[in-house]
Amino acid sequence: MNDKRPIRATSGTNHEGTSAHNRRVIIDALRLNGALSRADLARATRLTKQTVSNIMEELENDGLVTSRETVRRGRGQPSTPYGLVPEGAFAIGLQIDRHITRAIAVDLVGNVLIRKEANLPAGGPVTGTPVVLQLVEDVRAELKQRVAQAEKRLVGLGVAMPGPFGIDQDDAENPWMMGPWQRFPLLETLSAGTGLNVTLQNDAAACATAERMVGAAHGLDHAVCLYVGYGIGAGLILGGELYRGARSNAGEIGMALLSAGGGKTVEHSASLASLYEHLGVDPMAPDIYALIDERAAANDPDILAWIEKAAVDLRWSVHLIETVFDPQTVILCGGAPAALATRLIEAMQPLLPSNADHAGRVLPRLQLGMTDPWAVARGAAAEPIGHAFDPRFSAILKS
Amino acid sequence: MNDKRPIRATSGTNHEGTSAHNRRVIIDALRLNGALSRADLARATRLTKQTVSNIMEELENDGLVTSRETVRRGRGQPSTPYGLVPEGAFAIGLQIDRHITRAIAVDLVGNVLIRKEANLPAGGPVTGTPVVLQLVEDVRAELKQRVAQAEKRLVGLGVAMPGPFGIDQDDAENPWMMGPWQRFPLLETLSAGTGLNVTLQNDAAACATAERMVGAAHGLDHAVCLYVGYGIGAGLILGGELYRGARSNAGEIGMALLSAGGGKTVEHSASLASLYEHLGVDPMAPDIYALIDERAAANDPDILAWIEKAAVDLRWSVHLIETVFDPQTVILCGGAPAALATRLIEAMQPLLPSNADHAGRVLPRLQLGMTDPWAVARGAAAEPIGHAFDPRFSAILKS
DNA sequence: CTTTTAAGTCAATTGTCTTGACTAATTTGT
DNA sequence: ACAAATTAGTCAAGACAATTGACTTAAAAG
Repeated sequence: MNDKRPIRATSGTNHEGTSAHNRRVIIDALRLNGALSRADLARATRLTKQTVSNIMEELENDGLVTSRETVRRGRGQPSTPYGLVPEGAFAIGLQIDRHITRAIAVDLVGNVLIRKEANLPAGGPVTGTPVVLQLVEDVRAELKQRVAQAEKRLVGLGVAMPGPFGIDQDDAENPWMMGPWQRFPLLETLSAGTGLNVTLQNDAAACATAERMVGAAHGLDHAVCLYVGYGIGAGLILGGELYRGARSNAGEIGMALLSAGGGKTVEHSASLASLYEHLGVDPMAPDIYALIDERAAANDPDILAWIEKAAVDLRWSVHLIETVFDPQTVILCGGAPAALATRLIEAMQPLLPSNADHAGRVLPRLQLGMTDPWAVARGAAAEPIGHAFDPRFSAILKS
Repeated sequence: MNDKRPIRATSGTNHEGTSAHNRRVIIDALRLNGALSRADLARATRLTKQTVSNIMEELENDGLVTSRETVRRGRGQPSTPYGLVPEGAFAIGLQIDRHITRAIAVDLVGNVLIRKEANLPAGGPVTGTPVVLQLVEDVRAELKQRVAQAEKRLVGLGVAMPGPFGIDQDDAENPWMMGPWQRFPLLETLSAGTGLNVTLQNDAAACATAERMVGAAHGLDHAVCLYVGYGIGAGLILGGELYRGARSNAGEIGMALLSAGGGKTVEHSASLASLYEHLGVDPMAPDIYALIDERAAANDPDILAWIEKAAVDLRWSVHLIETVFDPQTVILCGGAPAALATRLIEAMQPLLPSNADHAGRVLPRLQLGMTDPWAVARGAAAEPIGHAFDPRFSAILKS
């Protein structure tokens, strides 16, 4: 009789949901198209001139947009374009990797204002958390000093680290596995330690977030970022939003077995970890990025040999991504040095045939995205900005 | 000066968008939980009692819900549950396959009312379209005859056929490829021929739509249907909605090469096409479904041999799906006879290790979904219903 | 210099959800 | 038996945000 099964339902919405959505739509349009007049915005968003005017006034009061020079476009009253104010919002991005952590501050339009990094001591989160918290505080302090209003316009802290999350692993001994961090209540700890909204994603997802906000995926609804870093992963932009999966582990393509037998994965042959091993260099060397970049640029034969083998598996990865996700484009990105990434893309040509091969393509099947050690941190920082300002279904719902 | 670049933006919303969303949320809650009282609905959707009352009155007037027996649940006034009226809406589903076409009529809650099928003549859409149109008209006529109000409550025609779509293929000679149909302007032709809203999806997506509406994926936000039919595919429920990809070809896992070399795909070993070839039976035999079902149920050694080989590749497919999509569960479904599907699932145990293997799972990693020749048609029919009544981002947008 | 066209504002209106007070029906406790 | 507590549901007024149509402003075209 006492029927206490929980009732499952989507949340309803109300006027505030409507209004919030329309604000986001306008901010998104300005980010995507640059400065636009109220009339342009009204046409693009299908809202009335009056509604747009009201929202623009609000946004201007909130310091998120400003007017620009009026422009004359033929007959009729000249229009006044409005553009986003970079200082309208800030976010901090944090990357936690095996032996290093990086923090970054970005503004509303994705400009990077501050970069700081620190070495992570061995010992996992117990010894690492204080270092990480201090790094975030350093960035925050400098931001506060440089922009008076920054503190109250700080929308959150985005964290990125290698996945997968929530899987029971038997890796306590291997310093290159992140298991202790992945099992640690990082969100809660950082949230308590900073008082900020904290979100967590894996490094491939972070790269995809960055590419969507300011990179090759800007304005695309369907794009996959093939992330080549210490591991391999895919960041998924599906239907205009980052897709996380049920437990934030979607896109872990580097862990996919190449076939039913064997037990090999793409990570075995195409990750930077495999490159370091192939070259016999120490992954912890502080100048490793520059070193690899130089040797790749100089067409070092050892590197070329690795590239040949890696390209085979990466070519298959692109084929798989295209077959399974049907994206508009695939973007190669991550912590690989630019020279290496460029050569990888060259070596991957010609790509394997796939459904992506059709008449009427406008975007290349594979293109180069951000390849720098800070790409993941940038993406981590982009997440809170996108969360606060991008149009999304969940943003219209109540509570 | 004449700056005519198109402006890209998401559409805004208004009061009607709000109202439409809330209606959908309520209908969805009733489908998901069965009959609920106004007070229950208000709690579940976070709307106020009054708002729910207003919407319920509207829905009752529209003939979409009716009140049920009042129930006493402890202290307080007894509540009056409201449930969906099956006759509140109807849709027709159409499956087009190599040599057969099936049409089906369903109601708002997914009951199948009418089933009809016809053989498709060789010659592709030129000779096939009249047959298909006639079949749809037959179903429509019978529906009209059985339910007086059906015609004006018919929300659309959903079509499913094998993908991929829009790819240039060189297959004119092979009667088992659907190229001519896939290149034909089917949507436009059927829309003109019936006057209905027509949508198109591939057969795996259709199965996923059916599983989500009335099957194993009911109420799940992240589920992948591994479709085993004449071909192999995956229907993707991602973030609560069917995911189609940029060109409706997402999930074509059967076309994924098993590795960079070789050129083999899962379809080569695990599709019903491969089974028919293995057994040396004619795929066009009218009783093939019953035949395979019987032989599988009797543990025919030829069938068991095929199952052993197919299970290897399907096991890998499940591993890949779990690694790449991170779903709550994987559902095996499609046109495979029940006895065969059951044995396949058994033969696939134990599954390959993957990220889906973690403490605290509630759903099985792999489960059996709909396996009957009508599953695709059911899914095709479910699409227009879902389009008309499910809460979705695009439903709140203007125009 | 009048007409046409487009940007943008003003004031009144409309549609939808919210609020707070109310009624109705049932169980619990004395 | 009866008052108190609790829950379902309604009523009527109010609040909020988008809409409408008339108006003002400013430029180009004829």
